[in-house]
Amino acid sequence: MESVKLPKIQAEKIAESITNAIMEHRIAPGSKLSESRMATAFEVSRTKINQSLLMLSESGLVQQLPNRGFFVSSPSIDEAKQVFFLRQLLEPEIIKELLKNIKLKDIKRLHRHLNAEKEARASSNRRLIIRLSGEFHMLLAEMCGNRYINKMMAELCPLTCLIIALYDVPNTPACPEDEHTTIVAAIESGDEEQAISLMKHHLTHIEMALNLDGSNNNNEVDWDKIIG
Amino acid sequence: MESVKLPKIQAEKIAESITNAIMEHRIAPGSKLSESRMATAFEVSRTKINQSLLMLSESGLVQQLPNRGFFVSSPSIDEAKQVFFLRQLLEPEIIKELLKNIKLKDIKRLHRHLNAEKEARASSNRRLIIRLSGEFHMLLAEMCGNRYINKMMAELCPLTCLIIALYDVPNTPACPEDEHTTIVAAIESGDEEQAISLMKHHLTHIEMALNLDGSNNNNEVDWDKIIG
DNA sequence: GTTGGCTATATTGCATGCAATATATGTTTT
DNA sequence: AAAACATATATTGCATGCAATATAGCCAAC
Repeated sequence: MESVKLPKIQAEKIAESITNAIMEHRIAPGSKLSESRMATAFEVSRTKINQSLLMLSESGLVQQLPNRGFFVSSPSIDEAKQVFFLRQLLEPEIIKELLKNIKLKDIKRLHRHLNAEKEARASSNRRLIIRLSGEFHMLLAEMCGNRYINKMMAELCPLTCLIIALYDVPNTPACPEDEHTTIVAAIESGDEEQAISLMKHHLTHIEMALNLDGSNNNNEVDWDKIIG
Repeated sequence: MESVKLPKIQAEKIAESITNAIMEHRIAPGSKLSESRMATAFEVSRTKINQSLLMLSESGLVQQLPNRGFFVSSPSIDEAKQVFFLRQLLEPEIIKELLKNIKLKDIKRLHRHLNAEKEARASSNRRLIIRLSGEFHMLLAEMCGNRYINKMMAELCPLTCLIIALYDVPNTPACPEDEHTTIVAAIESGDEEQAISLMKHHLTHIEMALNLDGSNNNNEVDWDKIIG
């Protein structure tokens, strides 16, 4: 079962708050994360910030360059595709596992989340919409009962937000309107096949709405391919 | 493609060396990892050790308890099953992806690894055998081209070594003799179906050789289940 | 002999300060 | 004007020291 609820370490809270900011596109991919500035902003010592950033770099959301500091990751097109590949693999399994012993309180939690998404859309809070959209998938992973899948998704979803920030086609409607609702409905009725099918399509829709064909993206040169 | 080869940070090297020790069963699950002792052992400051342990705790191999320090994880039976579940899911995909564009140098690398395993078996170096057995799977993951799958497997394999340390039935032969060789042969001949089938059976063999039925294991009481 | 409480020890949590490195600014040179 | 260099500034890397907390050892009480 779950492990005992430990008092969450301060560094974790800071890391979480940075993750939120990244998911909400309030920090752009590639941004430098200066320890001293963050230390004054969060009103803690640099040590604590360093620890938070170290955690985030281990989770892949942030990258550490020796003697240069921490930067928000900016996944390449290849990496973006790899993220979606893995999500297509994991998320159907999450649904299968979840359906094996879903509890009423899980359903309630899903509905609460859908409501939050609805409100965010109603108030056109685009930042919140993006984050909540990601967190929906993290919520499913959390409920599926496999802590390693959960952990993986807790890394892949923020990364997906970064990918959207990088490769979103500007004038696209913010996330396919209400696919989450239909997925929850399928889960609620216990229709595994339907839920999985909807999920797969949902993921495909997200990916297809992006510009991952390598053209027209204002990215830096990928030096890896040249010097590698 | 691969990212630029960064000068590996010292903390990473220390973390790697701890990981190796854990994989070789030279540090038992649950062991306390004292910062000060490790600092003197590695001849670095406590800060550096703290960073290494923080990385390891983020990867799940080590657990941090507030005000008590770091401990080597000891996965529960449930968690052990979750690890194998995820590996059964990922590793067939790794083979599929790997076969899509495997290079000659990859095959060579696999053979070098098989030789190393052979030597370790010849010299009855049980510790090395266990670590190399895990690293075989990490090698496949590394070559499959998906860095997120690679990262996941780089966490799951050391965890599996911990699980073996915890739930191994004492007088069992050390790892099903040469299943790695047959898997490589299947990969080499491009027989995807065969390679996947062998891999699945291999994983099943490993799991079945363990005592994961909840009986006869000299574990502590799982208080989580009681107070949770 | 086990439990409870007290003191002494060891360990973690955390901030700070200094050296090493990288970035930015401004000046010279071609 | 652009490039190259030199200086000044800012930032990271790292060790250390002190306060807060937990662990261990000890003695008394039951």
